[in-house]
Amino acid sequence: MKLRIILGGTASGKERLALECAQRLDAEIVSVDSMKVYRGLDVATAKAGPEERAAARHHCLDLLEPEETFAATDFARAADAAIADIVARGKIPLLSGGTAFYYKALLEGLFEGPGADLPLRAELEARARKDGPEALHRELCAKDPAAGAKIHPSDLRRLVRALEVISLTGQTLSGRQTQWAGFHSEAGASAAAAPFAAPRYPFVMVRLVRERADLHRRIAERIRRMAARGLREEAARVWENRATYSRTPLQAVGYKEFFPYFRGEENWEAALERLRHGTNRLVRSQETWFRKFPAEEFFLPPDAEPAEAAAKLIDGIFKI
RNA sequence: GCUGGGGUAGCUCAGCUGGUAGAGCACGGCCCUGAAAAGGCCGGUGUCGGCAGUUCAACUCUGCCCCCCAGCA
Repeated sequence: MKLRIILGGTASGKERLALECAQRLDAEIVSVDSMKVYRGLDVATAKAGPEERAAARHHCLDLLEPEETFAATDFARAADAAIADIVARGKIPLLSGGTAFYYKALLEGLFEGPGADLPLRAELEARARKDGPEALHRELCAKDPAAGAKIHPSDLRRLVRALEVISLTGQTLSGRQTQWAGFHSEAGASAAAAPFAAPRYPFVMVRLVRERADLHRRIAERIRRMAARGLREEAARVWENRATYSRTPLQAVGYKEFFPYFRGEENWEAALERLRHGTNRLVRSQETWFRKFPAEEFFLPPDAEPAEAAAKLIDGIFKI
């Protein structure tokens, strides 16, 4: 049983297309999305509602509370379970979502190693604030030259992770990573150089393509729709709970853009504008990821009909 | 109409005792191995409001004109 995968950035129309395909294939949808796993984050994430869920069964939505932390590896575990369940019932798993890193974790796997140690990270971050991220970079270069060469001196996030692995395991991050790369392809070749060379599941992948201008128009529309559906209230709830919510929801496009508004520094219109720009940027980075994925392109003109597109997809790329 | 402030990148603005310009954001490209809608790197962009004058050289000085904002009429 091959996984069907629909790749597309925010506002590309992939959810709608996935739903049409699911109905025609008697498939079930597995969401690949770092934000939709949270309960109560519905409007800003454009999460499937009751109607959509009645039309096709959805997985990997509403897995946890906004206070909880979640990582790519947790997603891979949840998706593995969902896929096994779907296949056991003789249905087709149809994956759709915009979080590239989660696809990597699910299809390629992550290296064996420790998870996040939040207090340790906080400590390292405090040091970076005091002495600058270059101090962490110097330390990394001394302890793990290969990782030091690969990670930019200002990429605090990755510096912290690399030092975290060393401190927790006594082994280098670069050593552990090549271990995995060798598992996927020939020794020495990096996993990034040959994405999905030895995937954990067989799959067929489609990448939805739209013109940028079309995408920007759809994003503006999408934001207007969200505003009409209670985006302000949802964002206000996230803002009020910022002390207890985990970091992920606080970083979501659709909430953080309103923080200046809630602080009284900006008006509503300016916040919506900020959200538009944030969404544009998100789509850009999603596309950068997806362009490297082994997917067949599927161009959607601005006036594409989801039903027709789905039929074409099923007769074409998704026909196995 | 008068007085003052201002017209420089798509936007907000900085700049120059004269040597044809920058920053943030936007926009575009890229990197990514347990917080990824995060984090990081790189990039182009301009008839410097118009016309004339001074000058080897004007975005910068001078004159006139146009436009915007505030106050006074």
